[in-house]
Amino acid sequence: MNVNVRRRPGRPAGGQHVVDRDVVLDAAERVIARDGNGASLEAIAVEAGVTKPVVYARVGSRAELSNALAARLAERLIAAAGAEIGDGRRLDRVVLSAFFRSSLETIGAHRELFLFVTRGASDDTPERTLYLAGRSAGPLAELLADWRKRRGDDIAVAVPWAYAIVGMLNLVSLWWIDERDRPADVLADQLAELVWSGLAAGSHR
Amino acid sequence: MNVNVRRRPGRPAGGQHVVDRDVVLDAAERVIARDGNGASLEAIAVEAGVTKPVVYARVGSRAELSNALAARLAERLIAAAGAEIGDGRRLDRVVLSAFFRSSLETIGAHRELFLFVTRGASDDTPERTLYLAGRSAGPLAELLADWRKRRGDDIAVAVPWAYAIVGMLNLVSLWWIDERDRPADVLADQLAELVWSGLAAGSHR
DNA sequence: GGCAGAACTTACCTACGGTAAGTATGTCGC
DNA sequence: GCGACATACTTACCGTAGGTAAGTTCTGCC
Repeated sequence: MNVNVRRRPGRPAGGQHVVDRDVVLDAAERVIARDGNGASLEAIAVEAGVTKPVVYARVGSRAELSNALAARLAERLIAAAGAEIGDGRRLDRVVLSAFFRSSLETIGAHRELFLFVTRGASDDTPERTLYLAGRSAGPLAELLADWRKRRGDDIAVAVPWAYAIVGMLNLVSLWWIDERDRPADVLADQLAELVWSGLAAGSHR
Repeated sequence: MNVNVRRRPGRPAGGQHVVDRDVVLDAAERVIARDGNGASLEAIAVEAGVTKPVVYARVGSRAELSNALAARLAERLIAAAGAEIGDGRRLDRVVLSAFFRSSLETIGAHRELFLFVTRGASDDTPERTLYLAGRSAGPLAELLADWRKRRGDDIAVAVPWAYAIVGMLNLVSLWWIDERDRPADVLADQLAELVWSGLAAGSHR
């Protein structure tokens, strides 16, 4: 993907975009996986075979890049979670534990990307920092609300609980990434033990 | 605290440090409270009445500054929590809820500092990011372990649960700071509802 | 008195995010 | 066919901020 012969200035022959947005984002992921959190836009541009202004044209500022990658990572998390949870009709402790395990493993597999997305941009507003969290917490809140509604429980807690669970997973993942002293499924089960009875408590109180 | 007459170069008369570490950290807190997350070391130095290299001599790099401030914030969180929990002998849902509320309020009161500490340094290693978390999670894990030991429960879960709770509080605080649509004590009680039964479940299973 | 070292400031380097200006290619109207 | 305009790049630059080297003044000691 790296081009040795430098492109000359001016519009390239063919009149097409030499790279599209997804190619830039792919390159960004590779550079982040290699260079870690402080990956520069310059390096990302080079990896994509273009120069910085093109990165700006396709993706935007560093914060917007972080958002775009956050959306991608959230998609993968949701996809992995969906494979475990299904439609959410059957939700028990085993399913919950599997959900935690899949999240831990997905984050572990995208370690540097996770760090970039959660602690990447330095001029962070709370809003931006909540971007990834919200992307994950939103669907989770919806799922929780549906599930509790079917059981006749109060659904006002769905949103705060979703953020609580996402935040829990955020920090525990980070800690687990740092010192992987226990297998993911054991840790996932410990987390499930902590929150499961709380989740399920409403109906048989 | 701001000096109008600029100091000349050279060692100041008296032979003492013109500011000590705590003064610099106090200044840093004021600047962060004012300028937010992107507070510059230059601005902090000016606020402390010195120049950049002095800041480096007292506290070190930006990451080390963030660590030092994280330790301070963690101290306040622990102090506030200690006022609610006491020695931890009596730990029930009400106490847990009060602990959550005090943490939310402490973080809310140090909004910008919290943001700086959690999302401040851009070249974040996981270790550094875990610094604040660990400072809070450590004592909490100890408390949990003691409490469960007295009840004859398994204590292997203490550390992961501590990180889980801290992570939960981290993100929920951030979200709550961003849109304060509900009072702290209501939110705290919702969190307590989520985890209390899990915490207490071991002994009567 | 003079010399080592301590405690400052000034002045600088480097890296990076972001942008303006310049250049080559397509496209459309006449 | 050919100029005018839009497009899709590159080069070159700016400002800022973290971090450091070098210079300046004071203290303490022999």
